[in-house]
Amino acid sequence: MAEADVNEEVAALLRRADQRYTTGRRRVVDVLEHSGGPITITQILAADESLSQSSVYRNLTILEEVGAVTRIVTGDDFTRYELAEHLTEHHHHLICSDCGEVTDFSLDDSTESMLDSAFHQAAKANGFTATAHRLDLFGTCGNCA
Amino acid sequence: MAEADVNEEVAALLRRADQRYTTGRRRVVDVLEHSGGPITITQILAADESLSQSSVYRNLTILEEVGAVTRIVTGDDFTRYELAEHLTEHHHHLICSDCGEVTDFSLDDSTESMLDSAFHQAAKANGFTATAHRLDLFGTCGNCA
DNA sequence: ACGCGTAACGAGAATCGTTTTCATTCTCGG
DNA sequence: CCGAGAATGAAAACGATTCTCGTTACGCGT
Repeated sequence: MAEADVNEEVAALLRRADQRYTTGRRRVVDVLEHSGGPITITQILAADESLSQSSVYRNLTILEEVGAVTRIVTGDDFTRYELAEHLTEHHHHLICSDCGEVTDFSLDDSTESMLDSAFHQAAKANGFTATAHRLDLFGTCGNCA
Repeated sequence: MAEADVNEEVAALLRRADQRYTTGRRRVVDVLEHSGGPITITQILAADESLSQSSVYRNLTILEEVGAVTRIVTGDDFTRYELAEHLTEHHHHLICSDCGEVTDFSLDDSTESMLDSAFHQAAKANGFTATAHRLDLFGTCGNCA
């Protein structure tokens, strides 16, 4: 999705929730858009020095509530954030157990659709209403190998 | 796996790492074995009042290091633990976004093997060595619906 | 059996990522 | 242009987890 479209879409999501698309929020979205994968608060603050920690935390929470951003928990001590999937592409994560770095990857369409139906069936069998799934690979990245 | 076998296997894992299978550790394993899914430290402490918080944290860390226990991060504020897969069965998780409860589910073998090969391929394409994967469904459980 | 050295324990203190507070600064409708 | 409600930022509070340290229990050699 083009940058302008992302901004427009995020603005719409915020407006729908009676929230403003302030400068700080736009800056956070910009940082997320230009980093090729989920990043930590620390990385966001480093990428744009004009941001203050508490506002970034608060705004990420709001952006997540309106569906513009997704929170990623990897197992190391830092929560990571990325733009929501409908603003990017459907993808999954390769998580380096060594350095904690997270990078995106995709599966081909046939695998994905097969997964979807398997999930749907499994959820149904457990009286569960599934709204999302998480699919991550753990291992060692090229750098750490 | 039968309870006696689990204890034996855990004992072996600990011995291999020059660790002792103490009463406290066995009690933690027992609690994990009798709860049908990943549980929090709080739940473990509630399930066996003889356990002390600091020791449970420490022992879970050790049990994870020797490969007897797996740490599960769901997104709420609590880390959960379960017995490692080779002590149970290969399975995935249904995570209730509402109450945080986690329950196990399985996919059929053909789906699993297809997933495995897709993962292998995706990891390879990214210069990544995959050692494990995580596959969770988020949604609403029967109780919360 | 008896000690000894070391591992494990338990209660509380410390840590640190995250959340909250609160006074100040923006922003938008009227 | 004003005023009310949002959003901000710095600093304090919070809380799950980890660490500290004195005590207890285990395994092993004698």
